[in-house]
Amino acid sequence: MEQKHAIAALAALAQDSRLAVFRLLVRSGPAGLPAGEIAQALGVQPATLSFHLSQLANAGLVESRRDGRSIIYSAEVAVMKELMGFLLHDCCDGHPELCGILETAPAPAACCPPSTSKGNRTS
Amino acid sequence: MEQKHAIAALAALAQDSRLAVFRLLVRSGPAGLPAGEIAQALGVQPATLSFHLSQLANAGLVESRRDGRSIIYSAEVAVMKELMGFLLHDCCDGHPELCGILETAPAPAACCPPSTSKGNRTS
DNA sequence: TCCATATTTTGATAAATCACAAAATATGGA
DNA sequence: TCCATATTTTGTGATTTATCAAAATATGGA
Repeated sequence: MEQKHAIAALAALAQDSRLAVFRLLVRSGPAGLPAGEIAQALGVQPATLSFHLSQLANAGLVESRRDGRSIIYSAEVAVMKELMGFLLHDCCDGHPELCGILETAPAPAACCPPSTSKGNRTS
Repeated sequence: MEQKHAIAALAALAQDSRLAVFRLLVRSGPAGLPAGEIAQALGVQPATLSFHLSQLANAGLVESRRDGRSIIYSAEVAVMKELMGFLLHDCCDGHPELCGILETAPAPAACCPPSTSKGNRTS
C-alpha cells in the first residue's frame, strides 16, 4: 500500500456517516447490506449516503454488487489490514518489542471478541 | 474508544505530512524525535510542522516531552491498536471466521515482521 | 540579565469537503 | 412498453482545512 492510497482510506473513514457505514458493514460481514437499508439504519438521505458510499468504494474500503434493484455493499476487511500494516510499518526500527505492540491483544482479537466469553478484560 | 475520538485520529492521519510524521515516529519508537529533526527529515517548515504535530497530539496519536530546548515527539502505538479495534468491532456479527481476518497475518505481525522468520503464508 | 536557538501561535488567503434538493439512470414487473 | 422502486449524479452554499509569513513564547548558556 502506498501513501496516497492510505490517505484516501483514512480520509474516507474520517467522517461521521462514513465511519458509521463502514462499521455497520464490518458487522454485517461478507453478506453486506443494500444501500437502502444502510440509509435507513443510519438515518441519512439516499443521495448523501450514495456520495459517502462512493467515497468508501473509491478508497477500496467497501465493494458493491448488484442484487436486483438493490446494490449490496460490504466491507473490504483485507484493505483495513493493509492499512494497519502500512501505518505501523517497521515500528521501532526493527525492535517491535520496544513498543509492546506484540504483548497485548492484537487488532483482530479486539475486532472479534469471542461471543462466548464476556468477562474479557484487557489487564 | 468512541466515534468522535476515532474520527479525530483518522482525520489526523488523513493528511500527507501528518501521515509521514506519524510513520516516521512509529519507526523511531519510544525514543521519538525532536520537532526540528522531523521538520528537516520531511522538508516542511517548522511552523507548518508544529501545526500538524498539534493535530496529531490532540488526536492522541503522538505524545511530547521536553528535552532542553527541543521537544521530543513519539508515536502512541497503543492508540492505533484501539483505533483498529474500534474500526473492526464485532466484525461479521460474532462470526469473524467469515471475513478471514484471523487466518492471515494480523496487524501487529504486518507492523513488526520478526526479523528471524519470513515465511508468511498468505494463500 | 541578554542573546541565540527551538518551537508555537496568530492572521490571512486559497482550496477542499459536506449536506441538501432536484434531475438522471438502472432494474423489475404489469 | 410503461411505471414504480432503488440508486446515483449534478449544482449550490456554508463550513472546514492547509499553507505561508510574521510575531510570540520558552529554554540554555555566556
